[in-house]
Amino acid sequence: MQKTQEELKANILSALAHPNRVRILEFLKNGVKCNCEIAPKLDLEQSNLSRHMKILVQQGIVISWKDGLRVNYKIADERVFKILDLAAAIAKRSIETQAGVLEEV
Amino acid sequence: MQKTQEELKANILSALAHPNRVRILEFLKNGVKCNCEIAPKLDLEQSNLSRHMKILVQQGIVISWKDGLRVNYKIADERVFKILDLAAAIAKRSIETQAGVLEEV
DNA sequence: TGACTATATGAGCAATTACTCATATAGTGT
DNA sequence: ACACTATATGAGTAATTGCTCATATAGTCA
Repeated sequence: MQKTQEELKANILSALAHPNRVRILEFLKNGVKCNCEIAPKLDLEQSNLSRHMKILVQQGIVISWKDGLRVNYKIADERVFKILDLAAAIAKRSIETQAGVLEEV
Repeated sequence: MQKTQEELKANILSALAHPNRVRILEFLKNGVKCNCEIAPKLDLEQSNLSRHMKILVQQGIVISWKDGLRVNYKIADERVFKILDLAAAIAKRSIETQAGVLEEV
């Protein structure tokens, strides 16, 4: 079934919209990594990490390939970092203008 | 409690990561709108739309103010459109390189 | 072959999300 | 006051998400 443009965008954004996946992507800024390096570094359960990586690969944000026992990952599209930077900027402004904070209590 | 940078980014992205909220934002590109204009245009239930708008306002993506009975909305931070464009570009590439499609069946 | 390492995945669970219906709240205009 | 309009929210529900534990799969090396 055909997906709408809005669904396609929402799917990419959903894949990015988790703190651990944000951390994973930022860690992959350092270059190619395998699960066995990411998991201890970010303190994530092996099976949990495996599922996060699957989401990132399925959305074409990350590329993976086998290297012996390991599966290596690298960023497929550097534009994700622009998205993360913009999200940070929006969050920053939102906090500064108190817009998002009033609900907090 | 203090939120991490990763949580802040993920929260902004979560607010954007829904097809209907993407549609709402794109509709708000046309200028200031109230619920009563958005709901029929996008064919959304009144209560459902109200909750989507709350999410966008809470994250500081949209600003709202009362005008008599109505509540008006406008984009608070135009950078959301950059995010949406980047997400579309990533989705496009992902589809073209078949990276994301192989799982589909 | 067997022991070991790295990753994937089934099952179960708690929490969250998106939605709808019904109702409450708030402002308008008679 | 009353009827009316616009929005918000409580309650209930189905689907999804993120997590963990246990197990399966796949590759390495003695």
